[in-house]
Amino acid sequence: MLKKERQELIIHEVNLHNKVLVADLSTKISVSEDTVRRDLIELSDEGRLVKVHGGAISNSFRNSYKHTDIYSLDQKKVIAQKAVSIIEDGMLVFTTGGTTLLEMLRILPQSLRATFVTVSVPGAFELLQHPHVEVIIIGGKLSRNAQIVVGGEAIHRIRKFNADLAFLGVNAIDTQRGITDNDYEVTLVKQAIIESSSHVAALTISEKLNTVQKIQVCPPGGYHSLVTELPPDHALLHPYQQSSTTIL
Amino acid sequence: MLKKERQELIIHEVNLHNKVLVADLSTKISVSEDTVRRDLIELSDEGRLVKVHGGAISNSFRNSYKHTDIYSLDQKKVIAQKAVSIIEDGMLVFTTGGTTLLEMLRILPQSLRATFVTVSVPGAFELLQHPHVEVIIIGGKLSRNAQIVVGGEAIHRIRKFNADLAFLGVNAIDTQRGITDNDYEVTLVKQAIIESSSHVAALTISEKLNTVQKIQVCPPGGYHSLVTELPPDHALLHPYQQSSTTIL
DNA sequence: AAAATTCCCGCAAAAACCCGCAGAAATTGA
DNA sequence: TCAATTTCTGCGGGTTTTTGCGGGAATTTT
Repeated sequence: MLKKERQELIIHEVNLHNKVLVADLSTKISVSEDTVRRDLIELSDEGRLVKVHGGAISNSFRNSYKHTDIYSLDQKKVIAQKAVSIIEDGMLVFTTGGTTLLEMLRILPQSLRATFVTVSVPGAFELLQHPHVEVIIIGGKLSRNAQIVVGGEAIHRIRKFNADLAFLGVNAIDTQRGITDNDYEVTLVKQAIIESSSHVAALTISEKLNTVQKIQVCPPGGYHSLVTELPPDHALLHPYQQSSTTIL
Repeated sequence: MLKKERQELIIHEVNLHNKVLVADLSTKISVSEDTVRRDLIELSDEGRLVKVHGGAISNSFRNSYKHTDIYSLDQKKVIAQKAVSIIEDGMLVFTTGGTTLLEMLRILPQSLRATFVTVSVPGAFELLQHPHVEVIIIGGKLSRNAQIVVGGEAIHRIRKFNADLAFLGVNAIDTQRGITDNDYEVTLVKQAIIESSSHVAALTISEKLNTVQKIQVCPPGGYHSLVTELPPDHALLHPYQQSSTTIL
């Protein structure tokens, strides 16, 4: 087999699988590992792939994830748009923390007149930028990780409210386990918010669909709306379709 | 699995859930915890995430706060230095809002171990950056102007505390009228804080000395320490010298 | 203060890498 | 065609990287 031919095969393989192992290529093309290694070095010098210890990865590999990172902001904006559409003037609205939630709070229309109750410090900060919303923060001990208020006192306060709507930032969601999180204190707060709200909207980017964390926040169907950046009839969302749930 | 591949997976996971645990990653990708730990260290060195005890948190989660320009920053730093010197480990400390206060909170030594109770949203945010302080925020309606919690509920909560020390951001101070402010709700909150603290330290830049606002917060001598950027024996401060007041 | 986690350091084994060499293969030029 | 020359390949052996593990230090939790 020609050297050139072999290298093209390697490129093809890399583009196909995003990564290759020296050992695999060696057996696959029946040449020594050293030869493969030398090919990878050449291809790497030509900038056609990125050599790493043990093999090589495609140029776009880092992009394949980074892609989602860059655009996750846009995704969150789409989610935020949808979420905003279900807020009505005069409502009492609960919000939790989380970057998706923050993004939503940021794009609230300036004209909106509503009362927001939040457990999130950065969330409160964001809400203060809006001239016509009244902001109430729940008091209590702050969780450094989540940057939200937690603890018995906070939960007690939350239960005093009877909100029309709750926006729940979601860490992981699954058709079997429902919404899950990895911080016990946070799950307690979210549960209290769910129980104190007439309508619960779960906000998440689609990547978190079908992922599971340690502790359950609420069972499948424990929320009334599911908001993602995908169109409501997207295949990924079909399993989440229930009579009690609206998919936005 | 390639090392690089594994690290990208970790980055992805961190960006997705804001936080990851070493143990979780270890089982998820079937490598030892040490390997995960080493990956986290490398990624942390590259600045792609922030390593913490037990796992890592995403960069964007920590950087969400932007430093805004603050008027006469240098003077406020001097004040902050002095103020910090009267805090002791284990104290329960009240703080109000105001840019001077914020500046002080920012330069608190990382090693300080104390509990802070605050009515200020940006103050809470700043305090959360300090690893060893417990942060409690008073709940209630937020004042858009002052970015602090106000109202009867908040005041009721404040009175439940018995703090060792209170840092009072000062709007105007005068030898005749004492500390004054122009927002009625805010004065009520500050009064409640004063009454709930054994020692009250008033923080102000010298420009505010000998100025008066509409509503009295407390009479001259109603505070125990006065902290400005001037040396304690400066002529401007002489009129404020009282037996009950320490000038820093 | 005690108990439990988590971290860190050094070690050793396995894997991957690199270097130089020599034979094989391809290329070149008459 | 054939020999000289260049390029390529596989291999031996030494070096580096990576990984898991033991055990003690540091940190967090109870």
